[in-house]
Amino acid sequence: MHFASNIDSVSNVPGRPKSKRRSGCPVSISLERFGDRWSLLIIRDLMVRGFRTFKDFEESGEGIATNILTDRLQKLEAKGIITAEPEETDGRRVNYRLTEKGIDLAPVLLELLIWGARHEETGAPCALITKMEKNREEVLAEVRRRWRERDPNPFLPKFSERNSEQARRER
Amino acid sequence: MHFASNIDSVSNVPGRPKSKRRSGCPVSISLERFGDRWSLLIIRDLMVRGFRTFKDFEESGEGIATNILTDRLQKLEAKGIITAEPEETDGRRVNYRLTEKGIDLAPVLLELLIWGARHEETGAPCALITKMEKNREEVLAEVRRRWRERDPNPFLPKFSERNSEQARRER
DNA sequence: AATATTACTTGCAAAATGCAAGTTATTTTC
DNA sequence: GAAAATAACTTGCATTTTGCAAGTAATATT
Repeated sequence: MHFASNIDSVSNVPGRPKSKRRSGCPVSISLERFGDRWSLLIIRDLMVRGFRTFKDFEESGEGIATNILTDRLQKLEAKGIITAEPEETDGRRVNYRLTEKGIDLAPVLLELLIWGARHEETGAPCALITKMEKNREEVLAEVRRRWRERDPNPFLPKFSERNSEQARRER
Repeated sequence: MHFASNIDSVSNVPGRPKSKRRSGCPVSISLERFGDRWSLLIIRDLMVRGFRTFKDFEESGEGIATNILTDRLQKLEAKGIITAEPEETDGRRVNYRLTEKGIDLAPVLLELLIWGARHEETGAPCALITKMEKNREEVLAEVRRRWRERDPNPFLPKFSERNSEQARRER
């Protein structure tokens, strides 16, 4: 299984406008869409934490600045990754939700979760991660079902700073 | 399948030192490791483009600044994601290589590739992406085999700006 | 009508990124 | 052996991004 064709000639492009895409690689393009400091975390919280409103993010304790949060929500909406709907019964509030394009990021987030839990010290219980690793399809199906049915309950908790089991194992 | 326990109480931490981790979530922690603008692209290029040296990155045409490239390579080494070895026959050169921890990011990059190709206009041929989607395990096994055997040939090409097939389909 | 809530906006500071020239160590060329 | 070239950086400064903290406008509650 070999996918590489002849390598394109090297082409530095000095002074190229910043808005122009640097490459046609899907990884680059994906990271252009949500590779900044906060976007994937916002997507995660919409996906698995049950977040819906600006205040949910603001009070999550993760420390995002409100001007940045506003900016990111607007950009994610502009890219079709989330929607923003005014709440019918309270005109002050906006309800944010992942689109089909947004929920399709579930596999990326699942792999980041698994990598992080496997290679770094985290607050995620090992049993939980092992179960998710062994049941990727089911996890993704469940995440998608909850999204489709607008289940407001969080699928994953906010993990605390340090997993004491993992801390003990480290010694 | 429901993983959420009781949500931890909201805890804003004003004035918390920046070096402190914001949460114990593996996704957050992963992004702390390589969530900046360039790190995942460097990992991708080591993984599937056959890159080994500083010059490979510098001449890739992607536009990374040399001070940033130096900084990222050093940080990725410090985090155990890559190694940097002087070349035995030429003391000027350093050979960079993914570690076990680094190659374990292959699933993340594969999912990013698939998402990007599915949802954005890219230079990746549809047939290629479809094949990769249908054969995730084989693709990952092949990427890992090439890494283990230090195969210098690129596994994926540098995709050009726009896939004409995709452009035609867009009309 | 006063107060509180929600989602922002604003001006400015701090941090991160990038440019382009320069440096150091090493190899190649003559 | 000296000069030139190469490889991987370093440096000073400019630009961009992120973040702080106070403020604003619309809307709901009391």
